[in-house]
Amino acid sequence: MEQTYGEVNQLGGVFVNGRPLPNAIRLRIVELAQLGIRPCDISRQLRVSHGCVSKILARYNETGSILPGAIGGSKPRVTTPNVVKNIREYKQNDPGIFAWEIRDRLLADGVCDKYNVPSVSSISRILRNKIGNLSQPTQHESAKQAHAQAAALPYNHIYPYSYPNAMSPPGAKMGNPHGVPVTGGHVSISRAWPSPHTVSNILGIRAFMDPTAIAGPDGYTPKMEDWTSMGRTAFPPPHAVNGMDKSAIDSDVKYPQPSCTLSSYVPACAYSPSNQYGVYSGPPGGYVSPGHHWQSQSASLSHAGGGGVTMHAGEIHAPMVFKHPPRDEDRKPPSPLIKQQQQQQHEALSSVHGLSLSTSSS
DNA sequence: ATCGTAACGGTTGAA
DNA sequence: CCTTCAACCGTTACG
Repeated sequence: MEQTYGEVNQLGGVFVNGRPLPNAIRLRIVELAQLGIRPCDISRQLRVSHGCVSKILARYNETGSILPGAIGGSKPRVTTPNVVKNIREYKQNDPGIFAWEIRDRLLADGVCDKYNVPSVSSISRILRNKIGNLSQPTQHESAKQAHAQAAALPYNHIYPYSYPNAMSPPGAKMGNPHGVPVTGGHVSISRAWPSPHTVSNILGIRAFMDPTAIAGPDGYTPKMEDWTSMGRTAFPPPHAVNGMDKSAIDSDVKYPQPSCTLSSYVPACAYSPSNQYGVYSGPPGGYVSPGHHWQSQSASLSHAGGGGVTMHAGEIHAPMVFKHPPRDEDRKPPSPLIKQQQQQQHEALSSVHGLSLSTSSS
């Protein structure tokens, strides 16, 4: 569990096998790319394998998000509140009903289709765990209903980030402290399968933005430590070497998630369906990969209300920013809006991070 | 020299 | 609880 600190790659960079690169680095990669620095140079500067740089940039271009995908977990949950509700009903109407019969009914009633119908074992578990004794169903009913929305949406929340801080999707694990009901945030919440319920948004955002939660409530921190220490060792302060200033990184690493830079960037992936900016009318099919679209989607959501987030580093509002090579090989459909934002971000970025880099270091 | 990507060993978390 | 399994990760190596 502990000391997984990090390994050193061929470039001398530190990484934790199996874990995503700190957001600070991811962000940096995108920033540098936007400044027109070539991937190979970025790779060298940040000491991140070019494969990784390539991947991150590719994903960024596609989804607009610098965030890693959702690690772990299972496929889109099948036991949605609605399904559970139906199962409960079936059970109530016929206490002796078998799980397989319930399954059939779910299909028959169109509650599920063959692709998302829960397995018999899942149904059994649901019966056992979520429904349990039907003796006093009504009692729970309402509560559950509401609860279900929140609780049954583990996918929403900030799930996407498997980062320590972003962590604890269901809020159950860490119990986000009474925390600040943070409201706005840039977070991409959700994998929003069933639907991006507000509740989840809130939860997600909260966990996400709440420093307390991030800081790791008591007891929990192993991961954080990993990241922290990793970040430290990983980027020994060759100060300007990489054109990044240590403090920025430092903080970023500590609070990979929300804290600052990132939060501003995260929303970057805010185009997509719910895109209220009309910033990018990107092809919905562009980020088809189920693993991604949720990210972007939610991001925009949060960003909308996230105006209030304060970032020590300065604010960068850029709902969507695509690679914007300082040159002119525009790859993305330029939109005045985008441009403007990009510009903004650009300025912000450069000033914020003091990205003064010599295009190549070696 | 670059860059895209498959293979690989790893972690995570819902079921 | 514990196990499975599929999702993702970053590095490495190859083309």
